[in-house]
Amino acid sequence: MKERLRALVYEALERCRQNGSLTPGPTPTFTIESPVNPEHGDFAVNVAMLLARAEKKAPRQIAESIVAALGDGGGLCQRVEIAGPGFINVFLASSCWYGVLDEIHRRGSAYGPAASGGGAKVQVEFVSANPTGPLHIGHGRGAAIGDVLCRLLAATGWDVTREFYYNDAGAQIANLALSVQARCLGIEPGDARWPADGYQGEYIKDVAQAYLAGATVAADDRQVTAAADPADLDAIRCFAVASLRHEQDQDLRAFNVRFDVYTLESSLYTEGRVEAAVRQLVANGHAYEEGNALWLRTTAFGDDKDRVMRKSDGSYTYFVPDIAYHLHKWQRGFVRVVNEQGADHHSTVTRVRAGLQALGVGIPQGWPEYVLHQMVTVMRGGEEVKISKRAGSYVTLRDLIDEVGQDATRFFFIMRKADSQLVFDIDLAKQQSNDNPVYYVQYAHARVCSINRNAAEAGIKVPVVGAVDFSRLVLSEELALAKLLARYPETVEGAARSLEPQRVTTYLQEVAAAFHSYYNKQRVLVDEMETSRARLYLVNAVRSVLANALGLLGISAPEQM
RNA sequence: GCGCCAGUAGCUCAGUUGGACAGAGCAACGGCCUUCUAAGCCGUGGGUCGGGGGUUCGAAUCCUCCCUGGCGCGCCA
Repeated sequence: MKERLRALVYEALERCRQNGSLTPGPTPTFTIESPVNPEHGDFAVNVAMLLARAEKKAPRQIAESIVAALGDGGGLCQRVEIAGPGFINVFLASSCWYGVLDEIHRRGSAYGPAASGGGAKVQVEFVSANPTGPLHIGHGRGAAIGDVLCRLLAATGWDVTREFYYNDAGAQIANLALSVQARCLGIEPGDARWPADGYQGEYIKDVAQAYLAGATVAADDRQVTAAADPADLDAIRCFAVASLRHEQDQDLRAFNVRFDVYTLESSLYTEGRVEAAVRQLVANGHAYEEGNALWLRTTAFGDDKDRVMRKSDGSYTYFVPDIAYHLHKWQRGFVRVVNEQGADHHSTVTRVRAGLQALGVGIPQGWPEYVLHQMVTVMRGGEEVKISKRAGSYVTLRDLIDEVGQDATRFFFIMRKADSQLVFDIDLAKQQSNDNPVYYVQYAHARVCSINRNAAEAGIKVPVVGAVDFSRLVLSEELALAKLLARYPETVEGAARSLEPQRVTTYLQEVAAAFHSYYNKQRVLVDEMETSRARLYLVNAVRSVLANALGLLGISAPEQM
C-alpha cells in the first residue's frame, strides 16, 4: 500500500517538473509514514518540506503543486490535504484497507514481509558460551535475541546459518578440568588441595561422578566416553567439555533454540587457520616484535592501543583465533555476519574489525555487524542476585524456563532493545498474572479461536476470500484494525533491517490492545448474518497476524487459555 | 583518565531511517460480567523526554559540552 503510494508520488513529482512548477533536480529520499493521529490521514508524505530549500519556495506552496499533479492517484486516494508545515496527508478509501483482509486470508501463514534478502547468505553467531557451566540468564537474553534475529532475517529472505562458537582449549577449560579432577579425587572447595580459582558449582561434582562411572555423552556432533581415570587430565577435559556442552544443548532445546554449525576454537589451530592469519598479518607489515611478544598495529585501524598477538610464552591471545575465525566466515561466503554477544565484550569489536582490515583481503569496514546486549540484573525476593560463576551461584536459563515458562521468558528477553539494561524480576515473572504481556497477546489469539468455536456451533463458517460484504464494517475500530494489520509486513521488515526484535513485541501488544478493545465494545456474532460473517472475517485476519507474529518470535499461539 | 551503552510518568519500558499536541503496562483512584473466555474493557490523575548550547521548516531522535548509572580498558576469554 505504502509502496504503491510512493510510486504515485514519484510520478506526480515528474509531472511537476515537466509543467515547470518544480525545477529539475534529484528527488530527496522522502518518507511516507502512518501518522498516530487519524486526523493526519492514513499516510503523511514529507517530500514538500524536504524540497523547500532547493526550490527556495514555501513547503506548502510546493505541496500544492504536487497535490495537483497527484490528483486522486488513480482512485487510490479518497482525499488529499496539505497540513501543518507542509505535510501531504493522504486519506485512502476504506475499501483499500479492507482489501488487506483479503490478502491476509489469501496468504495465511505466508502473510508478512517481502523477501528483500534475496537469498543472500548471512550468518548469525550467538550464545557462544564457553563450556564451563550451565547457561545463565545473560546467555538466555543472548539466545532469545539471537534466535529471533535469525527468524527475522529468514522471514525477510536471507539464507541464515545459525552458529555457536566455543573455546574448548584455553585457560578456563584447563581450570575446568582441574576442578573436575579434584572432585574425582574427593577434594572439596576450601580444601588445601582445591585448585585456585576452581569452579565450585555442584554440577562439577555431577560431571566427576559421570566420568568415574565411564558414562558416554553426546554433544554437538560428537560423542565422548569417559576414561574413568582420575589421573588422565586430558580425558577429563574432553569429557567435561562434552558434558557441559550437552547440558547447554539441553537448555537451548528447552528454549526452542537450535544451531546449524558448532565451531570449536581448537579447530582453528588444528586446521592451521590461526598460523595462516598471523603469517598474513606479518606479511602485510602490520605486526612487530617488542618485549619478546608479537604485536598487531591495531591503532592503524582505529584502536586506541596496539594489541599483543603472541605472548612471550609463545601462545596466542584470544583475539587472534577470533580474527582467524572471522576470516574463515568471510571465506565461507557470508556477505553479512551478525554477532550477538554480551556488551561486556564490546572491546573485541574494534580489534576483530582491525585485524580483518589488516589482512587486506577486501572485507568491508563494518563487517561483521554486532548486536550487543546489556547486562541482565536478576531480582529475587526484592534483592539483586549476585552472579558468581566460579562459586556456581547464579540463576540458570533452565531454572528460568521451568519457573516462568518458555513463552514468557522469550517475550521478556526480546521486549526491550538490546542496548537497555534489563532487570529480570523473577518473582514478578513467576506470578502468572497479567504483568506478563505475553498472556495479553496470547489471550487475544485464544479469544478469536473461542469466537470461531461458537460460530461453528451456530453453523457459521469463516468466510472465504471474496465472499464478504465489507460495507458491513462501518465502525472506526474496524477500519483501525485493518490499518493496523496492514502494517505488519513493514513492521517485520523494519525489525529485521535494524536488528531490533522488540519492534515486533511492541506491535503485537498494539494489535492485541486494539482487538481486546473492539471485542469489549462490539459483539462479533450478532443476529444479522452478513454482519457476523464480515466481522468474523476481520477478527480471523487479526488471529492470523497474531499467530504469524508470535510464530516469528518462537512463541506459541494457544487456541484456548 | 579514555572508550562503548544508557538516562522518557511513582516503577518497568516503547517511541517505526528527525515529523505535527510524547505513549503503553504496572502502581493509585472510579466504573463495566443473566449475551462470543473479566488472563479483558472504559474513565481520571501523573512527564522541564538528565541539564545547557547548536543544526533544522521541525529534535526524545542528529552534533557538542556537562551531570548520573552500567560495562570495558591484561602478554584473561
